Amino acid sequence: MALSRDQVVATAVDLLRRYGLGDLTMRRLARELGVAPGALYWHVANKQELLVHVADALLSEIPPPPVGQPPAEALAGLSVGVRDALVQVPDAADVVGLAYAVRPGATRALRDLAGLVHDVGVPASERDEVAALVVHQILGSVAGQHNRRLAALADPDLPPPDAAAEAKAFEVGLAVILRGLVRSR
Amino acid sequence: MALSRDQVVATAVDLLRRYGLGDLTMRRLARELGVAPGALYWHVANKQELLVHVADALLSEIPPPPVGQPPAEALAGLSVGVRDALVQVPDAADVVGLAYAVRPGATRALRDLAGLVHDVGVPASERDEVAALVVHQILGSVAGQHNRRLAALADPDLPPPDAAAEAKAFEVGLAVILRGLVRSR
DNA sequence: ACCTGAACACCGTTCAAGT
DNA sequence: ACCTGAACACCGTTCAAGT
Repeated sequence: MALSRDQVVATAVDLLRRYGLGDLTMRRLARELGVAPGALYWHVANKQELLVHVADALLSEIPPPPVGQPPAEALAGLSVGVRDALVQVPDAADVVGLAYAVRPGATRALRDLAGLVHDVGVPASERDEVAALVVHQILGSVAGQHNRRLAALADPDLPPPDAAAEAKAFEVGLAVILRGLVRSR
Repeated sequence: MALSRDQVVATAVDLLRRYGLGDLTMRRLARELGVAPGALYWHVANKQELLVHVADALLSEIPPPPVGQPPAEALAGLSVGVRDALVQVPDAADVVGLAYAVRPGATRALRDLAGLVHDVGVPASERDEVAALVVHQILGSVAGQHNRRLAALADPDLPPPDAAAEAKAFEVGLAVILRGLVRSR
């Protein structure tokens, strides 16, 4: 039966997860799907658009924050959850960064995050900016860990990143942000 | 006379500044220098290494913070200065992000930043983490503005980013970080 | 409506051979 | 020491033509 766009996107996510952005090429994707490269352009305008759909797919798998939790705690928990999900996918920070810049509120996970920033007491005039700060810390941490992993592979003198230490570093930064927010209630 | 590595890097910076990472290819760079593509590999191991040198060149142009300023103020000023410098160069966030992940203290500007984080009273155990947070906010802001610019070019329905508003958003986030630091003195 | 085949204009990298 | 020429194994995208 005919190919669907969902099928194209799902296979793209799979390729990204397994081999990274360097191997997520239109030609490779077509091969994986058993079609000619040109066939993909019936389902997707171009590679950029495909990557936005891939970002949406990655973010849609993140569990929503549990209800009834204090907002600061929920914000921290969701931030860690988003980071945990993305850190497993090579180049996720690049892919999601693109999609976020264009449409910050397009996915539920990032809307939840903005909502919690509101709940924590940030005035409406600064809500988007603070949400962006949290997103930068998440994507920066993910990108940093991934870059260090690549660097260690390329140069055996460099130590590979320690996942626990990276997660800890992320939470230290997040705690600074949360302290900064409390004073603005 | 013979090509030098500095010459190769300087031309690469120029290409990045003028046309972005998409046009900073080894072949294009070789053409610009009037040599065969293979010639570049005498001066540089590969493209990755070239990009690290490019990042160093970009960061080395940033003015150091004036002495005698209160540390929190100097930290804010330097952060804004780094952002201002990078936001003018397409894809600077990607290029610098790579170099920073591998060698956070390799350039003076980023060492100054880490030093000011210390001066502001952050305990030694959290210095690197907080410096990374500030760097994430800088690079995230730069990447976000650039991604929005690209998106607006590709899709005329999207508004182009307003430079002043982007700068303001950055400073709001930075202020949150600084408030979070004050409590940890 | 959906896909193939073939082309166009590119990439990064290697390496024998030249000077 | 430094560079050329030529090759290898790729890219994203387009589009007439087929079913």
